[in-house]
Parts: sequence; structure tokens; C-alpha cells
Amino acid sequence: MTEEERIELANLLFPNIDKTRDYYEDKYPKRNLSEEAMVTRYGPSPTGFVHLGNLLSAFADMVYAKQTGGSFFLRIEDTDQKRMVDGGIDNIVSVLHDFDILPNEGYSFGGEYGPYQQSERTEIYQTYVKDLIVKGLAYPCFMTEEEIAEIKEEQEINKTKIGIYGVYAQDRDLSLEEVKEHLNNGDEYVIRLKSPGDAKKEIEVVDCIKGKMKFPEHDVDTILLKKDGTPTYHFAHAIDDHLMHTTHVIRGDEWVSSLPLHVQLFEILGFEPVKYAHIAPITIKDQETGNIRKISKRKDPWFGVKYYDENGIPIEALHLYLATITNTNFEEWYLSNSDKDITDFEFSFDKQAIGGTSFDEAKLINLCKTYFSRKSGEEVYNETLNWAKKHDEEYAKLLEDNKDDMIKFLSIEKDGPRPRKDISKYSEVKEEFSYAIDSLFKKENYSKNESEKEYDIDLVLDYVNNHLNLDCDNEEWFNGVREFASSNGYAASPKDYKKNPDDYKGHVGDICEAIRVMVTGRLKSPDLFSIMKILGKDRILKRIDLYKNR
RNA sequence: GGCCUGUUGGUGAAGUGGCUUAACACACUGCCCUCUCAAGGCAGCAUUCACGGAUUCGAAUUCCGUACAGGCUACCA
Repeated sequence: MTEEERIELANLLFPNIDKTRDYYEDKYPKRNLSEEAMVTRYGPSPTGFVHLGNLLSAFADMVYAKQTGGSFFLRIEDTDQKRMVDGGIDNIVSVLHDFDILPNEGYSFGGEYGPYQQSERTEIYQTYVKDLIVKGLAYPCFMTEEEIAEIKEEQEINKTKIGIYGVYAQDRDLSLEEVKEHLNNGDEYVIRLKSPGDAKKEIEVVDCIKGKMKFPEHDVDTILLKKDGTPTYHFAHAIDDHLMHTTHVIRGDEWVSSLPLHVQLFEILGFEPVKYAHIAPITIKDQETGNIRKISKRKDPWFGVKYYDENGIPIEALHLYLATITNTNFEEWYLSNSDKDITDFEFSFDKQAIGGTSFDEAKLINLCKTYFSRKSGEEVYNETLNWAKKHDEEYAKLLEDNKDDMIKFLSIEKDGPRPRKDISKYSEVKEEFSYAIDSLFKKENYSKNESEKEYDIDLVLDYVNNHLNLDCDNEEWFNGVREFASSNGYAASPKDYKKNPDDYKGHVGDICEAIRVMVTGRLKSPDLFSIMKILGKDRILKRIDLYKNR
């Protein structure tokens, strides 16, 4: 075809496209950002389901853009109507809000480079395709699905590469007359890339995470525009990330094999290449088979994003976990910098795991504990209240009614270099602090206790009534307990008791245990004296009474 | 079948040719501290980096083969 013929063809195929490439190039000028600023994007397709892997890549997008003073935008990749799920887009947006992984630009977030929804950019894609046709780099292909299936079968038998390329690209060099004939017959067509690649040649692609990779050149006439006129992922990626001036494409590594195509597309279109960072998928060792597999919605509850909210895992703690996956040196840094948080850490691609990262629930839980231990009692109170409002209204009400006490309880052993590390989820607070709220403290609290022992009520009563002084410090208090112990035939220290067990009825610890059980209903608790101090003598006596009548 | 990528303890992993008798963290076990628990301290937990060969004075680190695993090979993303 001559150039005139190609122009005629382009106008025949896209009569309604009246804008030019230059129009869009001018409309979306380069961003006014510094050299090192990274522009990243999260491009979900609206299937309605967001999983941990999606969150991980969005998290990386956010973190890299933020720390370089760049931009992180949300682009809805809805070129395939079959994948659309009602409410899917809204769900994506609300999950990003819930998890505090917020783009500063994009669909529903505003910005100068929209529309940020691919289904609204059809005209843009077609403008660029029209231009490619004029340049002889793309062509309409009228092959039917049956024809293509046959070719595929043949290729499978011959064990050659599958796809439309070389001799298989039948419509590559159709004359203008032949195209017109097809068009007159009303034949359906797609637009294919006229790939200039040579599979015998090798190209090298550098990935920010995986490093250098070598591939044969891409030589398949990949579909650019489907028969309904919408673009395939590959073409939309090239156009959008160019026009939106993405600098770093961070995405799942299922895309690495498309790299030769994408590089070629950028070249053909005359775009400045983008950098790629392919993230390894989150995997899991299957309990049954022992094999590594991708995490699955059905088998792995924490894969779905609802799990975290329902179980009361703090969003910030999840961020911590995502950060440890994102950069392998994050965890060590975080543990040794107790006064800092995620935004102080400098993420880098070369500290990113290359192989698959396996989900480690124990580690997540531990990170949660560390997270809680670094929060003040008041912060834990407020966050737990917010969570309870959503999941346990009754408890939320009680938390509000007992605010002052609750904060005091949650603050026990919080100061000092080694704060308590006992809760990992909001959902655990109710049980872990079951003794904190009077109206929740019932006789049943005693039967839940794993101790079968019968404690000496009179002894405890005597102690509380006649010896307990709540107006002192911990050390003074404990010395008092020691004195009380020895004057009642108990050893003042467990060591003494161990030496001569026959000389004593027991030791201080036994007395403390009796008090603890009567006051808290548990064998284990944070510092007993702190708890008693908050409760006060009256409430302590009431609990002993409750114990007596249990 | 073809093309890519990966494989270090129970787990996440550090490691880029000698500083590694393999860091750190989680989990687990034991001891210590201690009124219980949590925390903390100490110790134990891979003589070896999937396997086989090559290069080198020297390899977890480079190269080649094998095995296994994952991804792609759609008018899905």
C-alpha cells in the first residue's frame, strides 16, 4: 500500500476520529516534577475483588511516589466489559480508603491527566491507532476465530510458537481493494500490530527489581484494538502510561513475559520508555501438597481484604507487614527504630524480593503486637472503640461509658523501654481486659478460668481489709504483700519456699495468685497492683464477694 | 511444546568471589529474671546454600546441564 492508500484506509476505518496525536501530546504535557520524582499507578480491573497482592502493589506505588515527591494515581482498567462486576469500581475505591492506601490523583481523586477510566478513552486509543495505520505499523485483520483456532492447532502439532506472525499473519499485506471488499461484506475485524520484530534477535530489558533479562524480539502481530474498537491491555498500557507520564510501572510479575511487546510498542509509538518494576506474587506453601502456590481466595482467608477488618487487625500494622514484604530490610530497621514509622523509611527497588514472597501469618501477628506496644493506652482505646463501633456496638457503648478506666487499664506497663506486648488485634481487647468493665464482669468470669484451685477467701479478705495500701508505689506495695505472707505462714519469696517447702503453706506468689483470680478472674494479667489501684478498694471487695457467691 | 523467572533452616530472609565456622527477624525448645502473664537476657535450632559438573588459589555468590516450582503463550487483565 502506498502512503495515500494507507491514509484512505485510516479514514475508512476511523471516520470519526478527527483529532491527531499532537492534539493529545499537547493536552497532556510533561509533569512539572523533579528528576527523581516517581509517577506510579495502580491499575485494577473492576472485577470487584481486591486481594492482598493488589494491596501490596498499590502500597508500593504509594510509597515510592510519596518518598520521591512524585504522584500516585488510580486508573480503572475496564476495557473488558465481560469482567465488569456491578459496584466493582466503587469497591476498589472504598478498599483504598479503608486501607489508607490513597492515590493523590486518578479516578475519583481528580487530576490533570484524565479521564482515568479506560472505557472513556476510546477516542484517544483510536487516534493513535489511526496514526499507526497511516504509518503502516498496524493493519485491520479479518481472520475469523475459527481460522485462528486452526492455526493454533497446527502450531501446537508442529511445536512452533503460537500466535499470528510471519506466514500466519494472512491479512498483513492486504491491498486497499481487498480491505474494502471485506468492509463492504460487513466482515468483522481487529486491528493488529504489524510487528517489526525479529525473533532471532535478542533484546535486553532491565527491570528495577529483577535486573537484566534477555528475550527474543517480539514478532507477533498482537491485537491492538478488539473488534468492538476497545484496546487490549498492552496497547492501553502504552498509550496511557505515556500520556499520563508514568515513570515507573510497578505491577505483578505475570507481566514480565509481555515485556518485549511493551518495549516494542513504546518504540514504535515513539514514546520515551518507562521503567518497569515487577513484583513477585504472594505465595503460600500448600498444607496438603507441600507445593508453593499462589494464594487463593477460597483457601486462604487473609488473602481477601475483608479479613483484616473483621478480625481487628490495625491498618497501620498491615502497612508494616506490606512494608516488610516490599523491602526485605524494613523489618530490621523498624525494630531498631522504635520512635519512627513507615514514612521515615527509605524504600528501594534493590531491597525488593525477587522470588515469590510467602505469606507469614505469625509475622503479621507479631508486627501487630509490636504496633500495639508502641501505641499509648489512649490511642489503643480510641482505635479499639472505632473498631468496636463497627463490629460490636454493645461493647463500643461500654467502652464509651468506661473511658477513663479503660484508658488506665490499657496504659498499664506501657511506659518504659519494654512496653507490654500482649494484644495483636482489636478483637482481643474485650477478652484480654475482661476484668476492666464492671458490668461485663460476672460470675462466669471465674469459671472460664483454667485454675481448679480453691482459694482462701478469708485470707484475701483479711489482706484487702487490713493491709492493702493503694496509696504507694509498686515496690512498697509488694513489700507489704511479703510481710503479710510471712506473718501468715507463707514464704516471703518463692526462692525461700523452694528451699524448704515443708516450712511454709506456700509463698507470696500464691497469695498474689489468689488475689489476682478473685479480682480479675484470670490467672494471667498485667501488673496486679496497677489493676487494683484503678479499681479501688470498694470494687475489689465487691469482686471478692462475687467470687464467694460464684 | 515454546519463552521467561525463581530455588539459602520450621517460616520470612541477609548475602553481588575471600571479612560467612551463613546476618537479622518470626516460630519453637531450654535456662535466667520474676507475684502471674507479656516483655527482657542467655543458649539451642542450616558444618551448609535444590542436584551434578565447570571456571578459580578460593564459589551460596560466575558459567553450563538436570530436577522442581511459578508465570506467560486470549479479541482477560
